Amino acid sequence: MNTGSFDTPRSAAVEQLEQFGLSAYAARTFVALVSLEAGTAKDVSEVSDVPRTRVYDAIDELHGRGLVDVRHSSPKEFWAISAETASRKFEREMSHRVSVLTTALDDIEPTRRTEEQRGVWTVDEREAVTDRVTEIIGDADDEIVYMTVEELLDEDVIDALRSAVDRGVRIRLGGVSSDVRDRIREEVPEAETFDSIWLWSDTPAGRLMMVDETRALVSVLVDDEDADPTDLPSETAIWGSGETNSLVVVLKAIFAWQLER
Amino acid sequence: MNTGSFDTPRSAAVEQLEQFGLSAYAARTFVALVSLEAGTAKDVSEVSDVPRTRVYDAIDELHGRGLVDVRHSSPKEFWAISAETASRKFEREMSHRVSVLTTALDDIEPTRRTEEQRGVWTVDEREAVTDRVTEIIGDADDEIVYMTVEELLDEDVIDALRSAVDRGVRIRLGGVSSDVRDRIREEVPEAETFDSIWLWSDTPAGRLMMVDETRALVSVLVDDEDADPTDLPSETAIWGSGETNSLVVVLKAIFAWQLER
DNA sequence: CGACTTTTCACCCGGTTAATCACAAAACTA
DNA sequence: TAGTTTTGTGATTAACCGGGTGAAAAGTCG
Repeated sequence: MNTGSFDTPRSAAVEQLEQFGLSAYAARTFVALVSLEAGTAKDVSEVSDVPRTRVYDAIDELHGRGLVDVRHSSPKEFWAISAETASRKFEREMSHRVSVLTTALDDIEPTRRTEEQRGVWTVDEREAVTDRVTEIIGDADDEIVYMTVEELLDEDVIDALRSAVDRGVRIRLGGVSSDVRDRIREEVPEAETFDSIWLWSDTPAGRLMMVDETRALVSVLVDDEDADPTDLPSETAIWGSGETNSLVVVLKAIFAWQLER
Repeated sequence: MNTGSFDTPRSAAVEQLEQFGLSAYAARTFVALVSLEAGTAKDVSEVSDVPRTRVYDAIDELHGRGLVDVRHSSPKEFWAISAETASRKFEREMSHRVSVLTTALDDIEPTRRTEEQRGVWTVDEREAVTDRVTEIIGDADDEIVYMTVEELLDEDVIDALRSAVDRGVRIRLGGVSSDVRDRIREEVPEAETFDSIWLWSDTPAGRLMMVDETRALVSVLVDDEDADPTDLPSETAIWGSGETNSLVVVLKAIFAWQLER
């Protein structure tokens, strides 16, 4: 979506600072001050391209956040806290925020989330699909059937598979390329493999999984027409849950046939 | 400053989600969906007070972020990822961002930060002052002289003092109330105390410290006139660094006199 | 006392987003 | 099937915020 311009450390830092809620001016001012360590409005303006008259606002913002100290002389001078201190500060703030959010969400969430879902749901973007995959793997009790292409063989997924094995879940890999098979074998030696009439990796495929015969997910890689052709194709998936869920029923049939052979 | 309205878990969650970059609608929609687990635009609109026709945009945003899956039926149905998954997601995102920022800032920062600063710098807000105090304590090589009132006896400061002791730094506490003295004695038994002619804790004081006779900081508690009188008074501090720094010189004189007695 | 520089302040402009409405398509009901 | 309600999309308006600019006030220096 956004081709975040991470060319230089400066813009990377500015980008993150803005994400953390600083205004563009404040972010650029702070970055300038970190490199200068200390300086006047003029100094800051020169290296940051922030209008001189606006440096003061930015400083107010930064001072309020405890990122900059001020020397009340004429001209005023500004001093940035060290990179290490700043990092620790954000680290703390973020972990605090996450914990507040976690508490609040746990509070809000109904105690029992139903496992069954009627219908078929969609997820887009590779990361979100991986999330859903690991979540489903995490819920597995008996058996996981999984097929994937190599590009999507994420470390997270392997971790989830391994911990499933440790819980005593049977893992069956099907129709994967030998590369994928080797890779998983290496990390999760307990995984079984089965042959499939078609090699999943040949098709413009993504992943295909079924867990405990009650949850299923299928994904494909799609090359977005008007997307940057340099970066990886995106992934889009559908999933369903419940004995009678239509996607589950279909996959169960396919796998039953495949697995019998 | 801001009396963040954390009355209810819902608003707390919304607040944090907005901080993490979601629009107000998206935040409220997500919170609603977490409590419903799944629902239609109408359902969401009813519990979240988001105009029904805007729920769809909010969902787009959330779907793009991988927080909500969509069931393409009519009416469309929306499903929120679990509170746990969501928390993990933000946790990850934030720690990633912090690490990017840290790398970038370390890159930008000049290799040697000068210890000496001309003039006297100001810091406002209690948290920022504590940051500066712990930073200065962390740089101590020989000796720390420290006075404080009880309200400002932060866990962070005590930690910093203890680790300074472990480095072989001499700690001297002066003019503190017996409560403060006991508290520190308990946690940092190696700390010495000295008597002062005035009891720092009697005045409308804050903290007063000098490190290695080269760095000094003084703070006071101020009750902001037009501030909420219910919450704690804020703190404002000045500090200076260097043998000849004016604040350092003054404090050195005072302490020399005090410590001799 | 001028000629600066520094600082504050007020304003404009553009983009974003909340908020409302209009309308067509779909689903439901009688 | 016709009529009514529900649902989804798009257009539109209004409010707000932040970036950008310049004028004026305060301070500094020769």
